[in-house]
Amino acid sequence: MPFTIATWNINSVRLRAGLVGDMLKQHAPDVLCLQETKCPDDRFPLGEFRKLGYGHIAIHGQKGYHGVAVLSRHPFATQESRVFCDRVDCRHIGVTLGPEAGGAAGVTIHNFYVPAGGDIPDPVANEKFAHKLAFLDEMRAWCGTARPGSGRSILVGDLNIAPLENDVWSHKQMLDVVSHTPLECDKLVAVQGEGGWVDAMRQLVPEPEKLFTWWSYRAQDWALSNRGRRLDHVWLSQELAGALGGMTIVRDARGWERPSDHVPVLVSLDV
DNA sequence: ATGGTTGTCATACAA
Repeated sequence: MPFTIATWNINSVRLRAGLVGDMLKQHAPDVLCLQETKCPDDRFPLGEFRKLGYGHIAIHGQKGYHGVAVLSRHPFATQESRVFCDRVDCRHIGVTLGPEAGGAAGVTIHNFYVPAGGDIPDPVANEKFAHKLAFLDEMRAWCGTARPGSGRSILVGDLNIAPLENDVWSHKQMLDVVSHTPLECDKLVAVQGEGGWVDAMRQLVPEPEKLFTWWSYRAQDWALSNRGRRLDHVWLSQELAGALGGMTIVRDARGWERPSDHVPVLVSLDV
């Protein structure tokens, strides 16, 4: 049975609810995980998504910053949000799909928004970078103790790191740029290893092919310069990895009217 | 080496 999961850093869900609707209509994933909703829970535009068939919505938001949400065609059996680094930041929400989800019944989905980490790649000089590294250490510990990568589970989100050489437009020129420094890349790979997670996008499109999911707003012409990064990820547990079908990066979405700087990534499974 | 843009909230700050 086909099951499609999508992840998208939307950079304000209220401003871009229309774009989310367009994406849902065009690509019809079973589940969409959003990051950077920037929206308190009582102001989330539930109605617009319910109309499109996404009647089950788990939200974990706050005013102005961060915020994650899961929109689903299928009911959830459970949902939870984890706290990382003892902060109130809304950076994680996890759901388990109920028995109504057919072949995907019982699958757990973890939706993450990892801290961006500021501009200076030095944890001493830059508290934000220190926070990012601590967050990754805590994610790794959680993968070791809670074993979220055991069973049938998926981890998606804006992890704010492009770990492989061809996850950025220029490996050499990005080595000192936060999102591609060896320190944070190693930590992300360690999280992945600790949990036994499989990088779905790279299973399907191995290096050295370039893969990007984000292009800066600051570029004069994002498509022409194409200085992208792969900051958004879909990881599968070993048990689900065999079900991997296809992958779509909706690059067009970067050119839509008033776009997010991230584009949706969809992964389909045969469950 | 520098500055380039966007969103939120209210004038900086985070990304």
